[in-house]
Amino acid sequence: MDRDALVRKIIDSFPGLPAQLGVAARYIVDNPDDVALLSMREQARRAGVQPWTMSRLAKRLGYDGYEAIRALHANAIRQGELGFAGRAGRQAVRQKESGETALARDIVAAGATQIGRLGAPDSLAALADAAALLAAARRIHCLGLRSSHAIAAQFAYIMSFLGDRAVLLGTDGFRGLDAVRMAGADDALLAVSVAPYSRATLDIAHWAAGENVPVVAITDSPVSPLAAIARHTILVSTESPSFFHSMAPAFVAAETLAALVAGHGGTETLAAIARAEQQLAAFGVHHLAPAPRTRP
Amino acid sequence: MDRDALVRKIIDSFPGLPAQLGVAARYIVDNPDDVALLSMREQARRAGVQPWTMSRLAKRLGYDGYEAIRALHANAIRQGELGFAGRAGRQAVRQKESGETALARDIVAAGATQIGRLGAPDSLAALADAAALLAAARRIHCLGLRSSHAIAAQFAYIMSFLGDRAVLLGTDGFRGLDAVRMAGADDALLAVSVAPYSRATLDIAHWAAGENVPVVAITDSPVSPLAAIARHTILVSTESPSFFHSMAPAFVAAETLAALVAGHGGTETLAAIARAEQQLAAFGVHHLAPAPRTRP
DNA sequence: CAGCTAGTGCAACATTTGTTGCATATCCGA
DNA sequence: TCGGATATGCAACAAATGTTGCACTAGCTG
Repeated sequence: MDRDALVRKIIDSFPGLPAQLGVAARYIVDNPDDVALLSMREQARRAGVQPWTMSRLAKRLGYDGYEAIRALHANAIRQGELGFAGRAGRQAVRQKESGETALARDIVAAGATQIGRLGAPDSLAALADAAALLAAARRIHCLGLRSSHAIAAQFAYIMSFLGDRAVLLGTDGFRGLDAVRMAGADDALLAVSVAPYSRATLDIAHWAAGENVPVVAITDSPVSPLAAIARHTILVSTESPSFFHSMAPAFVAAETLAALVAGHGGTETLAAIARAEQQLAAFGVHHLAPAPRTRP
Repeated sequence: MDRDALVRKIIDSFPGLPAQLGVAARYIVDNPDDVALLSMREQARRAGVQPWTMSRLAKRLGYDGYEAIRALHANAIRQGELGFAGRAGRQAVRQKESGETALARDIVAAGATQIGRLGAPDSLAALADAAALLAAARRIHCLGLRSSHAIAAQFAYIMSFLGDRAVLLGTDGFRGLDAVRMAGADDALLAVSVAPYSRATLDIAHWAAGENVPVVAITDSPVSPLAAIARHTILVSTESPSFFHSMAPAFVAAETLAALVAGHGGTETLAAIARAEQQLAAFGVHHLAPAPRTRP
């Protein structure tokens, strides 16, 4: 019996599983390391479930107890089936694979490498500086067109949990990019663009700089036209084995930037997030996970 | 505190260590995954030593107790530092850095790791299968709301270079998500959603599946409600040290998927791309790089 | 509505875990 | 050889672990 069999068993029986057991099952599938490394009670705590639920799940799946499930995971770890290192190693051994999966692997590997490059001290410093600037701004105008639009949009989306300070430009067909007209020196502009640079992005960034609106750039070269304008520049690679350039590093930069800006907010940030989530719940936008019952 | 530090400490003090403690110390160095996976008493048994010896060794090495040593090893396992690939990717000297850049580095590192996980054989196969399905579809409806929207949008944007087969849902306030009504069995739906799942996304995916529209899902768990519906599921991790979950792995998945779908097109795909770029140039959307002068 | 079954919460269980105070054994230098 | 320090064995500890019997509840069926 190996872990794969367990996972398959869980997936099969999942639809018919009662709520609590489902939560537990999901935790096991999603956090394989934890199963082997943490005590069962601790896992139950993290999964938001009672300890007995874990025991009962094990029995229901046909094991003697939770210990059996843990043993499975421990073996998997020893054999390097879990985690990154093991998989990387096995890939080296893997023989012929179709050209398609080979391409996929190259793309993914390239992405991981380039994103890792964002971890260089220079990049980190740039991120920190940029975050400080954005955190101090009254309003953050987010600008990205075409391939960069998703980046700017994600940044604005994350920031929307912290209040309404971030504005995404270029979303509707009416005002277009005009909203940036309201920007002043106590605002900021986050501009995202990589080669070939959208003319409109550059024009707006130029204008903003002329109005003393501080500009933070996410771009692909220190000599990019955006970098020349920006107060702080975050460099991302767009190289890719695919026919299209990759925006993944820029995406990570945006996510990181948002997290750092949030960090500047302190406790009131957390309050804002809590409020936002409460409101979303009230709107009923989310699929409801089974809530634990309390005894009356 | 790092496992390496522990090992170095043990090696240093080893010559001066009394017999029993020496046996214990040696066991720790030689059987790293046992330390994390077995109970201390069990380790003592295997090492041929009394349980207290382990405790005492921990204290002697300057730790609070054996639990501290175990925690070190658990971390090492999670980060894939143990085993063959061992110490490859780890940067040697990490000088003191501010809490802010430290957070940034953690976020970036986590992103790189999780994206690397997409390179696992399973994931690659899922990507390839999904790409084949999408490539065969007449029309690809792209659905992602809230944090997943940028993902779906980027996929649709890339695909727009290959023609007009991809349609992004939920972009305008008028038709909203309705455009999917036109989908049929020879189309496909690319649905992106991670916990907490947007109700609307699930509803639409459900409906589509009912209409025999094949569904490809990018989601965060094999037991996510989307996975239950989808023909092919691409799993991405959303874990992040930041307050917000990370969509970066999903983003990479989308980019990769688009590249693979493009690959199915063959030469006419290249022609389509060339045409698209020509048109964009005619529209003048791009900033013109200074062209190399030709000698008069 | 009653009656039933399956799911879940709760309290208590026997075990096992990691640790420590004390007693004894061993080693080393004088 | 002795004296003192150090290492080790032992017993007992509180704390935590995984499990189970019982009671209550929700949801279903007739």
